[in-house]
Amino acid sequence: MDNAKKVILNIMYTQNVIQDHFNELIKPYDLSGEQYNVLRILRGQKGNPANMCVIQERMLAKTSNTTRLVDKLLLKDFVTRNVCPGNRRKIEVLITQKGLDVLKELDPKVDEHERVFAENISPEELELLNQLLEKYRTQEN
Amino acid sequence: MDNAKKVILNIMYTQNVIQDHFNELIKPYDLSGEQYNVLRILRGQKGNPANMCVIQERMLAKTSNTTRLVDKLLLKDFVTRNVCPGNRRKIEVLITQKGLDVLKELDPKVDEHERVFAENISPEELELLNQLLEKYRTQEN
DNA sequence: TTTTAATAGTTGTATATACAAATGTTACGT
DNA sequence: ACGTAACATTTGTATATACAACTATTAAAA
Repeated sequence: MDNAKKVILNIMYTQNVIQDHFNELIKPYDLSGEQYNVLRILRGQKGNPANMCVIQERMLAKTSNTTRLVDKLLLKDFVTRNVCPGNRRKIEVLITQKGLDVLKELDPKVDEHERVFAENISPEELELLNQLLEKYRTQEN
Repeated sequence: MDNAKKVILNIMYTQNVIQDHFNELIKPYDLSGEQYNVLRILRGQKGNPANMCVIQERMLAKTSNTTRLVDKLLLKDFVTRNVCPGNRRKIEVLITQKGLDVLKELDPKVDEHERVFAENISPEELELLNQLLEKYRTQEN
């Protein structure tokens, strides 16, 4: 098989392996991968609330349905949701202490998850892999 | 950010870019990505039918629900589905001429899709990228 | 031969993704 | 002020993924 085809399968498959590994990690915490991402975005706000559209644009997948993700997080008391007083079209979403606690508990496990794969190759190779991926996916025109 | 974190985001994001590009490609053909994959597996059978479990194990994602994917393909007359006479637990799925025709029409577009990204880097880099990805995802122990 | 276990698929439920339509709110043009 | 456009979010529908429960058939054990 030519390398052009191979690299696509390789990227797809590698992403799959990483994601499966990550899903195993968070399974005990009653969180899906996307829910975890939203919590990370909210923690990154450092106390400031985030609007739905801010969450949406920060998510990896240009996902629809921040609404439904936040619904699930609300049910678990990981976030609060309020209408923005200044502009009643907007919604303010804030991570709760409970949400922060779950993230804190997960932090070392996520670090480990990232290390496990990276340790298969040298730091130089890691750097190179990053450069190649960026170059590969960036359309010249 | 350290490269261990970065490479994971990089792989996730690159997979996303590739997949979006591919989805654009097949959108006019009333096929989802997974449905396309199943058709490719069936064409690869070269006239022999495939059981559900064979299709399932060949799919990239260790997906559930070959049943529902095949349901959709049946509705479009891209496949036939029959109980296996030798073992009535099994189902034989075959690609139809209509299914083969759609794949044939898509073939050059898929080739182009693969080329577009590969052309961003040199053949040597492509080879290296493949090697690095394989090494990266393969657990030593 | 009857029970039990293994195999092959299907169905149900929850979550996620993609897209379009609908709702409510604010801003703008006249 | 009124109608229209833009904006922010929600809701609906179809597809896909993950997992568990269920059905049917065949194979193996007692």
